[in-house]
Amino acid sequence: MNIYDIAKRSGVSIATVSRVLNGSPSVSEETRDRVLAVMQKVGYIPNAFARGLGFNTMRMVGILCTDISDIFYAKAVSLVESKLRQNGFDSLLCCTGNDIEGKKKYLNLLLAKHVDAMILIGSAFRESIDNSHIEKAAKQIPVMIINGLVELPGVYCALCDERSAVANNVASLHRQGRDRILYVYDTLTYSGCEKIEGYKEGLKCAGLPFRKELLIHVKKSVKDVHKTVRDLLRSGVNFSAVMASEDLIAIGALKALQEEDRDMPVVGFNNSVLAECSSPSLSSVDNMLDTLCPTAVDMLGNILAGKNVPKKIIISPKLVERETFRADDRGG
Amino acid sequence: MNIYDIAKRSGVSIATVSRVLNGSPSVSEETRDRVLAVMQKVGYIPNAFARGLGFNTMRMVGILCTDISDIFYAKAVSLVESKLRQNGFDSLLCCTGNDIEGKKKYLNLLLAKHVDAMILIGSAFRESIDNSHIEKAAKQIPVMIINGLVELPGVYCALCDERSAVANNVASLHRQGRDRILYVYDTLTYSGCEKIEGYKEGLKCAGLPFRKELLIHVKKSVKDVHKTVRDLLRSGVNFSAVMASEDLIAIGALKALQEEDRDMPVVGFNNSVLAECSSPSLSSVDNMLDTLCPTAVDMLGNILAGKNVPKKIIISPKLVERETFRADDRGG
DNA sequence: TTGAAAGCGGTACCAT
DNA sequence: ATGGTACCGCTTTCAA
Repeated sequence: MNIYDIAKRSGVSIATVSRVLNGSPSVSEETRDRVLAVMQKVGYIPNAFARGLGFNTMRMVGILCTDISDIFYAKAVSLVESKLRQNGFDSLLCCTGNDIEGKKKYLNLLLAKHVDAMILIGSAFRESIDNSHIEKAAKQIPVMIINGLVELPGVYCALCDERSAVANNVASLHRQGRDRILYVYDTLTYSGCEKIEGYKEGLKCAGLPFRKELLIHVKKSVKDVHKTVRDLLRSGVNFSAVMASEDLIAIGALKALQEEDRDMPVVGFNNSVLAECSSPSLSSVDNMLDTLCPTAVDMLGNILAGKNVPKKIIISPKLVERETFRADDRGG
Repeated sequence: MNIYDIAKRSGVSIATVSRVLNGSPSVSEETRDRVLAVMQKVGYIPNAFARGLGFNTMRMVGILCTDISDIFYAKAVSLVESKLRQNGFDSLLCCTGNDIEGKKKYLNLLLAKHVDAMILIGSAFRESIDNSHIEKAAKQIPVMIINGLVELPGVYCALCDERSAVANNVASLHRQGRDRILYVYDTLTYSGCEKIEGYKEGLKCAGLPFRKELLIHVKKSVKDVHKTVRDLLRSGVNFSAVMASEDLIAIGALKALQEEDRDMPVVGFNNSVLAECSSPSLSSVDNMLDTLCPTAVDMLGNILAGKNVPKKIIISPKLVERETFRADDRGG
């Protein structure tokens, strides 16, 4: 059932059917009703590929993330998908994995599929050496990065000032007399580095020395972190607070503290369900995906509409206080 | 840059270019190389919409889930997407929400987009009264349901025998002298009902009475469950073990038990990260998404390839034992 | 092995 | 307001 059939059955030309299809005002009400009735009756569905060919768009946006089974990316994708849908775009999901070859492959794949734009979720998409694949993509369609920063033409970024968040937490801990703060992290993505910088910055502002034995790298696994931190405690490394780059990591550390019967503030990051599920419940920095994602999609809409849009927007995170830590901020 | 340009530049007809594009064997090696060289040189990318029109497929399948920010669906989508990709299919993601209107809308949307098939994740897609929208979709393209059951022509199901899992747990608990087992659930989807049936079945087999005050409905929220179970404990309702339809719910219950200083077995469901993050770590039933999802996608591949495929496959779940409960099964 | 030309199902311009 | 028709970029059949 195609436009020719509809035309025949309604006694009009395909041009008119097309007009009805696209809500053109220059069709008499009578004709429109007649055509619509026929469409309705035969259950006509316009061919999306043909329309794609004609319009040169199928109103699809590619969403890339390294791993959607990660609770943080899942939330971001959820928010992005829903907002895209509101704006009339479908979401083509690509889980790229972490290696650069995978990322390149999917970027090209999406370009070949002729998506209208791409949204990269997470700072894992910024490679340390070579971002030419992103540059290449951005030459053809707008590229939006959520929670990551790549400064190239055609690339737009929506991110959260994670560095200050960490620095602020260090300050708060210091004010509470916690001078030896363990920082546990997993990756050195842009975001990962920013947080570490924030940690160092915070120490500096507080007049505390940076001790490299308090900066710990781990694999993102509850068990591994648990073991690492326990070993640290047992080996006598001295610290009086823990900050983590991720809720999952904070929880691993928390378990070690519990096992060794130690009590001290613990702060996680991302404010995921995990924070709420933890016992004691975990205080965690919220990086505001709830506002970041919709904002990013709206920006994208504006870009596609040819409007002028800032290349980078930054919003402030906020600490969600639960049982493991309360800041003492005086009206902060 | 289109097929005509390539044809012109390589001194052949568009038909030959098309053959090269599709790897037809009836092109001389020399011609093929020449054409490929030109394509390479100009960075030619064939237009996906035009190919879609010609082939009548863009090798896309629609993935529907009610909410991808839910950790369980996120994992399923992750597995499905990756396997689809392996089979050369793109994933069009649709998060439908829970109301039936949303689901209908997205089903139609996907049909209009001419996807090759649809994968519905979760039993929330089986409506109690009217599944005509699924029936309609299945008339046009294969519909695969993961962890749900809808028996209609063209609908295929891959699911896990959750009922027995719950029944087995009841049996184990009974053998450990736990006769008053609280069952806490959130939804009455197909899966939700199956679990409750398993609970009742387990009680019956163990010769235990069903007590309606031990079957508790809650909202899926740690806080709510915490409060509900605490109130239960305080009001003197007597039980000596807890089973939940979801890890999150089990964790809420666990928190209540901790608060009231009660110790008893707790069993969750879905074996998510939450189980590992919980303190104490939560024993949980794994519904085997890791095998269910790839299997389902392979089935779909076979269906699309015209092969004969069972309409329903069922696999057995398995209990993952952690701190909150250990089964005593003698070689079960 | 290769090319010409007729689709695929729409869009959009130009007449009327 | 409506119709005729070229065109979007590719696939595929039929001849050569």
